[in-house]
Amino acid sequence: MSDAHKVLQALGDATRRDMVERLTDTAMSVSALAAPYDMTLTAVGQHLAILEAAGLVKTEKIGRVRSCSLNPAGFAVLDIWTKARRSTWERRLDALGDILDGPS
Amino acid sequence: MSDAHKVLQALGDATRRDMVERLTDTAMSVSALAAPYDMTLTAVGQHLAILEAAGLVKTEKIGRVRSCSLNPAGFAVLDIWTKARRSTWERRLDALGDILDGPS
DNA sequence: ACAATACTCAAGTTTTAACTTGACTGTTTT
DNA sequence: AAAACAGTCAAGTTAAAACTTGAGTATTGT
Repeated sequence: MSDAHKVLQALGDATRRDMVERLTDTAMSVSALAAPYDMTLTAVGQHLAILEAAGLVKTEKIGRVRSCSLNPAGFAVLDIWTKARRSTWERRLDALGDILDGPS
Repeated sequence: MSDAHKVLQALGDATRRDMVERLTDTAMSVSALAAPYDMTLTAVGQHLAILEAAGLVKTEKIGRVRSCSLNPAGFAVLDIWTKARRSTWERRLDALGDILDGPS
């Protein structure tokens, strides 16, 4: 399974997408990450493992708490995949658009 | 379910990702699209419906054959989502990168 | 020292999504 | 007109993910 496929598979689940969106704003512990969801901490841990394996999230355990934050590497992979998946025609349009608009 | 979520859900499946990759190169009929997979035409049709609902593929039926091609709109949605999901710091780096590299 | 916190693990259950079956519609070919 | 082709539909089955349970470990607070 390629990196891009791992990333897309990971983001295929609604809970994991929500976790990623919440981590966009701020890093947090596993418990804090789990708080909004009606599921066990174990389940959240499993989602987290998938996100980590995909390179979307990185975690570090200090003492008894594991801090979770976004890992930009995963998003870079996704970006590259998306760009490659466009038709030749569309890529030409994009290049034109970038020139007209300038970098965002 | 938002557009970005539909797109990511759709691309969460390996068969659908492969279909998208094959449609990158050329448009084709449902049968041609189905050929490499060890599954029924019905199953392929179901995958196709999901890709179409996500805005990743567009299809047109002429006579008895349905032609399938990539729909760049879905990829644009994915691109926007990806960009938004990066940390503030990373987004600054991206902007700088774009300026240095110029449009791809 | 004891209790509470913050996870972690293996194994089993449940739910979702993928896939099949069998019958059917409309279109093109012979 | 009949047969083959290209796809579609509803309903059921199967396989894959998500999720839970009931434990256990290491760390921090009282």
